[in-house]
Amino acid sequence: MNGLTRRQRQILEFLQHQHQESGVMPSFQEIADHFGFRSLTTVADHLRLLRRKGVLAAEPGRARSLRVVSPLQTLRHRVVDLPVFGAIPAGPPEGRSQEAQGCVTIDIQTLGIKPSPVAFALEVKGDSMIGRHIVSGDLVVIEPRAEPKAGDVVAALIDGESTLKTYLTRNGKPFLRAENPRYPDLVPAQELVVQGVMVALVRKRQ
Amino acid sequence: MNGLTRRQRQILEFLQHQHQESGVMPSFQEIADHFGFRSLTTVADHLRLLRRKGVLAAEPGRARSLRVVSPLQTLRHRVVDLPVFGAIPAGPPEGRSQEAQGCVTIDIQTLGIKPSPVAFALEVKGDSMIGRHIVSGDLVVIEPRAEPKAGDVVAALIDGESTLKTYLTRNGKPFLRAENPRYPDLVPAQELVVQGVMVALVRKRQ
DNA sequence: TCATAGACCGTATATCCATACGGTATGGCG
DNA sequence: CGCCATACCGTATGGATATACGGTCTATGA
Repeated sequence: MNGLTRRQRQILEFLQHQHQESGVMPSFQEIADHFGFRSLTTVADHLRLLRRKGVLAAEPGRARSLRVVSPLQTLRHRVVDLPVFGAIPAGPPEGRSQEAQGCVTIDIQTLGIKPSPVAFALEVKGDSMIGRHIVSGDLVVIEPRAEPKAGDVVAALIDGESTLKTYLTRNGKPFLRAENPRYPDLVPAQELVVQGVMVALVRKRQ
Repeated sequence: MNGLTRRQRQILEFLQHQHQESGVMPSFQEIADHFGFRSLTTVADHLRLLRRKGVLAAEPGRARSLRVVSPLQTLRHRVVDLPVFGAIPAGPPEGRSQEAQGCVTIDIQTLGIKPSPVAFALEVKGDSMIGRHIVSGDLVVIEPRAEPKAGDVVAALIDGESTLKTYLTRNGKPFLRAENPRYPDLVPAQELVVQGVMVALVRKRQ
């Protein structure tokens, strides 16, 4: 298979699982406890073989410094956690994390933004932005800091609910447009609060 | 602000940054080295305050067991790394990780799939699937294991290149359709290799 | 002015932790 | 059969690590 024995694969999976769960790599002792080994040398043996086979790395003498080496790892980027909201109350949301309905974790490269701690995600309802190929159920990532440019898709606050619109200007005056001929909404962008610009979109199979 | 002093925020950021970079939380000594502290007690003091304020957790006596507590953390899920391909050669790709052009890291909940180690991502070129609101530049996540059902969007191998099509059946016979009237492709699905079913989509601002 | 809290220093010390040394048993392979 | 790799056991040992105790200095607010 991978050049790994059954035991070695078990240990590798345990390491990955533990790291995902607790954020910390297990110590030799904890590995031994999990597998019922009564000797730490057994653990050290397995880890040494895994290291020799190139699937594991560790800094000598450093506690819990194991790292699973994957070919994809060289391509990995930082990930960010984005809170998912249904509707967003007015103003810059303060205690945002409290009311989050969900959490999207995604790497910043795919997202295409710098790690901005104020970004968030919004679930799209309705087909008012169908002309920009944004459908109901899509998750859009909103970057509040960004200044909207003409043609940007923005999240705007209308009647206490966040809605997605295209931001446009005519004669220097901004206005919003729904990208659906059946919703010929053309809202003067005066009493409106633009909450941010859409920077990415995630769609999962319904 | 957050109830945290400047120093405390600095330390918290350092912890998060180090954990992202190396996968391991720094030890007291390493924190002291980074900030120029000559006493480990200084570190312990700060960490104790951060713990009392509820933004940090640690298991006593456990090396490098610090964890940054975030309200979003309770909503987090496992993340997976998906290799990104431009075009995929025939057959079930074996040494897939070698030829990956990029890496998408995303949590499995958002993706809507179980952690399948054989899933991968594909960059869409062209507008042949515009009818399903998939545009050029989109990243589609493909799950090879899944059996295609009628109406699924599948990645199929045509002329050595992966293309996206809708999988349909007529009279029990499967065929593929491009969702664009300008591409009235109707390919008999006999010599074709269906590589997998689209389970998710990621779009970033161009 | 006293009290309090934050931000540091110096010195232990018990335990955690990786690692070295020397073993046994088993199974595949030439 | 001998050889080798895997998979385990038992016992150190020294450095890594968290943490306790007892301080100093400086703001800031009562």
